[in-house]
Amino acid sequence: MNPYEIDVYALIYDLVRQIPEGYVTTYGAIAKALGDIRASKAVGEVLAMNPTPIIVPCHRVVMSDGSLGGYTHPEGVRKKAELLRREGVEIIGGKVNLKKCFFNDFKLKIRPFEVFRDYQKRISEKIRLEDYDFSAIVGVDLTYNGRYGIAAVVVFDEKGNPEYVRYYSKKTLVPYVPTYLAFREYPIIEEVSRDLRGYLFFLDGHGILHPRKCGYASHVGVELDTPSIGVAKSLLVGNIVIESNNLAKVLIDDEVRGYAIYDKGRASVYVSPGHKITVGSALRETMKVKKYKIPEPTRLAHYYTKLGKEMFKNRKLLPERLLETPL
DNA sequence: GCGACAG
DNA sequence: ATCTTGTCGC
Repeated sequence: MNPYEIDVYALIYDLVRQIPEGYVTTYGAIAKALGDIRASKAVGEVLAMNPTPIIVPCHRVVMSDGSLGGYTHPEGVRKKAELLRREGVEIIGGKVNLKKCFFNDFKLKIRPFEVFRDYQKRISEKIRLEDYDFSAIVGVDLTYNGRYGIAAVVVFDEKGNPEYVRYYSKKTLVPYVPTYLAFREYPIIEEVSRDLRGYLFFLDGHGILHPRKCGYASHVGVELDTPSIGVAKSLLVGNIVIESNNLAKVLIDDEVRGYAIYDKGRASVYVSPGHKITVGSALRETMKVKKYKIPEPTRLAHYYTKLGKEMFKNRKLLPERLLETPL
């Protein structure tokens, strides 16, 4: 089972089509069917993008307490209530009675988040936390336009100067769900990053500072077999242990998984090794390229991501077509 | 009431 | 991440 071929958006729309007229389900019930209750917010986001309302009856998905939740329609949630009433679902005090009309008999062949967790376990077993040589540095970042991800990959030369930027866009199959970021973003950067094996990758997210020791930066590092570092703006898991004015260790089970760098008494970024680098070297390499709050590789990539998005909108950047510009 | 999660 | 108004500082 190739995890990168699983279309979670399509699975969600398929599940919603199974809800019969006169019944409702909840965002959480769909998330559980997909294999992780934590995906419930993402279910709501995916339904808000429903390309075929009524055909995919997303008005039949409500909150776990029976309240209606939202509805992306000019008339808003009033339309959701009208559709449900027309189908015979009673709404009293703004709530449906889930005891009477709760549908949970979903049929599905795969639970994507179970597949993803199994895959993360396999990836985490391949992580090497020793220092390997690298030729130069690469910074990666993504932005989104609907379901299309737009990646900017900034490649530096041996002296540390930005040399060129690559742009690439592709439709994403997976919504953002905490702890599964790599399944959303890796397929978009895979093709433009393959030939950069041997570079040190800076990625926007955590490395081993992850509940299953398999964050985005580790995932990318292992898949591309290249050194990688995760630099995140906020913490996903871990306990902070202050070391000095501007540094703290981040521990999981008494193990140092990364560092928090502080600027003026405030955490600026969290650094953790992805693959083929030690936790100490990840910190040192990050400090070397940190001029502002965000280290230069990902800071520049983030800047170019905005240009990439404009080009995407203007049809100068087409889906699954590589664009490269010298800097 | 508590806890609350990268992008 | 995105959206969107408002404010601060160069």
